Amino acid sequence: MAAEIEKKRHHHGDLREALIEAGVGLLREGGRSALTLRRCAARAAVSHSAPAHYFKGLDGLLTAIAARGYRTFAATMIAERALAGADPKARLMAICDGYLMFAREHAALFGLMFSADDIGFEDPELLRESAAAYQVLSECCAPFRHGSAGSKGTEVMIWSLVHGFAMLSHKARAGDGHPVKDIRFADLMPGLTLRSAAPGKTNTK
Amino acid sequence: MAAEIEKKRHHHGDLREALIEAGVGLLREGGRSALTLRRCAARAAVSHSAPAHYFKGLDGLLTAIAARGYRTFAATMIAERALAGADPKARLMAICDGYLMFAREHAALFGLMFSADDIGFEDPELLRESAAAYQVLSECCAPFRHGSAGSKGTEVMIWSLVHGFAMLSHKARAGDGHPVKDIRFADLMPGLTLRSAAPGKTNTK
DNA sequence: CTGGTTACTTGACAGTGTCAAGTTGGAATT
DNA sequence: AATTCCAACTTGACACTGTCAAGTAACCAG
Repeated sequence: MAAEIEKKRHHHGDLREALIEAGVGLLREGGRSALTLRRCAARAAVSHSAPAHYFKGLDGLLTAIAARGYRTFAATMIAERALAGADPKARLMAICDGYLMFAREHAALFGLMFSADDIGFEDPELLRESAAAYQVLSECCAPFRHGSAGSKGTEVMIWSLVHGFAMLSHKARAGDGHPVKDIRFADLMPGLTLRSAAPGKTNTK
Repeated sequence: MAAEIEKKRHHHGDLREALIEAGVGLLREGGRSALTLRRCAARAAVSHSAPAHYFKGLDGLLTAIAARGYRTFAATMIAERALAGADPKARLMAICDGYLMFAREHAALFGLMFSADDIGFEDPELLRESAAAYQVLSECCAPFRHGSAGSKGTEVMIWSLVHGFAMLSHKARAGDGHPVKDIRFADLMPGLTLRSAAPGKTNTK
């Protein structure tokens, strides 16, 4: 019971949360270049050096923000899946829709989450949240097998496809005449040979 | 004839080229965070403010480096394609191998080229080089159609798949237990329904 | 030889992350 | 209830960054 309120202390109440919130806001309003330790501090009305105390440097803050991002990322996919019915293909498609929706509406955050630099992927919280997001996709791939690798092949297939599509769509928004703009993701799916896995043998892991 | 030597002038010979070279080196050795206007200047033995004169600010330098990246990116794919025979599927697979090879061996540069921020995609040189790289892939997709969108559907399909796979592979290198490490790209390809397009009707565009 | 333009250099400034050394408020101890 | 103590910040400094205005030196046209 102490674990819930242990952050509410001292001068400011749950500053850690406020800093993450500030960071997410800055990211949404001004992109990655607007996300700064000092600006986060100013937005949370604390001194310029307070963020470095909670998060171990800039990388720590970015990692925490990315972890938060993965949480709402998973939530978006789950919400879309709930709207779909019971048909496995419809559920898989709904997950992908959620994936692309999140990438579109939180472009800067999405870019941070999957940026090679900056993010330290040994952080346990980030690892946990990103694994949870992956599991959502993984579960929807379990009923299918693709190629010789069983449902794991489907996972990698679908994830690569939807992730690449999200990235290219994002780039295409700036440029013009990019062919990815003429293709909808739903048009790509029917060309995949998704065979039903043996019933009762859904090897999720 | 003047266009070839017009850069060799004044104190330094072809400084623009030297700065790009320096930037590529810094990127390879220390990642994106090591790539700095002032460090490029130091490596090229010029004043700290010289790069901003050639390239219009930091974004200009990053854009020029990315453009250079797209050039060797295309060259890598072309080289792989040359090693493959005449079979369209083998050629397509070779292109993808080149794609993944480049992403693996020039990870930081690859990340810069496809980073949402930093790069101004209205630059004509970058636009030209990236379009050339896309055309290499596009040509190898021309013999196939996927779904209802003809070969254009194949392009988006293959590009999304290989790009997503490259991204996920890069992330998986740091973490552990990622399922993408157990799957080879070649195992994903057979599951795609790539039908031959009508002969003589290869609509590349 | 002279004037002018190009190709940089020099110097300054605001902003950044990081770190060492304070300071302060709340809680624990006596 | 007074004192002690420590976590939660603050303050101040430093090196480094990109950007810009102003200066200077090399080359070229005449």
